[in-house]
Amino acid sequence: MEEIDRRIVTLLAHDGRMSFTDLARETGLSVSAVHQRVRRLEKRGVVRGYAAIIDHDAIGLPLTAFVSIKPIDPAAPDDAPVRLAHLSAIEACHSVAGDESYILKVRVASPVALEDLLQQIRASANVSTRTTVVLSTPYEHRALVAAPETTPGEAGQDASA
Amino acid sequence: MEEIDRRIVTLLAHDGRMSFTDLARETGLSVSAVHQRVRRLEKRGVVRGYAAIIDHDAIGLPLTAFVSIKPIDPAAPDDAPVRLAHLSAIEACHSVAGDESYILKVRVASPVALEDLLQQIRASANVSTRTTVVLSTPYEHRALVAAPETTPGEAGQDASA
DNA sequence: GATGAAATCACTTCTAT
DNA sequence: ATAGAAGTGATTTCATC
Repeated sequence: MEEIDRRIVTLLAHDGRMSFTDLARETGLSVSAVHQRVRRLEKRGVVRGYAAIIDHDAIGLPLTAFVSIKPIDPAAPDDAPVRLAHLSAIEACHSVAGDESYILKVRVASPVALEDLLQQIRASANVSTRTTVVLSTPYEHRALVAAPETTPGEAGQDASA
Repeated sequence: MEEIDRRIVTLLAHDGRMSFTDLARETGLSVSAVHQRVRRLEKRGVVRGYAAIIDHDAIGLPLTAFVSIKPIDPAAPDDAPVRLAHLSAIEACHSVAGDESYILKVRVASPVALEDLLQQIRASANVSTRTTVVLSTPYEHRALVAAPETTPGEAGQDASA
């Protein structure tokens, strides 16, 4: 990907509702040029969608937790993500290396709701769970700066670059 | 929060660029009424912002990991989030209950970049790290349905409700 | 709070370079 | 791939209920 596209992606990651007019101003292109680039980025799947960032306390889901799961029967087919998809409290599901097979990020209304959710997770996917409760979140959803390309020697994750 | 506001929040969580015209159609309100409600939700902090959802593979950050950190000196003041804020590879920082003090979600370009990042985390915050590498992500950023209010007996995290 | 109208501005398409 | 112009449609403000 190229310089201007990376700039567009970064701008939209920070403000998903930024207008094409503003994107044009920020990139030095015309409105129709950025418009075409954004549409192409969407079509290519670089921009996968747009979302409002919600305060979960305000919508009645103040409790966040990470739930690591491990199959009870290691020989059984591993379709946990599909079996858990109906549980809307699960915000994300990552397959991970290590002792456990998946890490789920969940949001619930209360400790009791978490207890109930864990039972549903165990029953739905035939797994054991290990839960880490989030106490507070200093930051989240920080928009990442796109790496120019993997440059040898430069790791590319320091903001001081 | 009330029924129509919850509906607006849910719609914007799924599509952060939805127009006021469409929001009005979906809620049965007039355009100016939803407009006023959205502005109020933004002002109250229920809607904290808007973001494009980016394919990290496409922008050169294909490696995701969870990094749990623990202070080397438990007596030292715990300001890890501030000390780590300059590392732009860190997408989120959660304070957690359990053996470790924080869980970081990080995105990097390569294993070498992760190694480099871990060294910077340890040096910046005087912590030990435990890293869980993400192999794949079945789903992420699933928009959550707002709970009506904490209803006794109803846990409120099942989509079948 | 909600509405409808009016003005402004952005989005989108088309043509041309 | 970019730019500019033109038509359409959305955003925003305002008067009114």
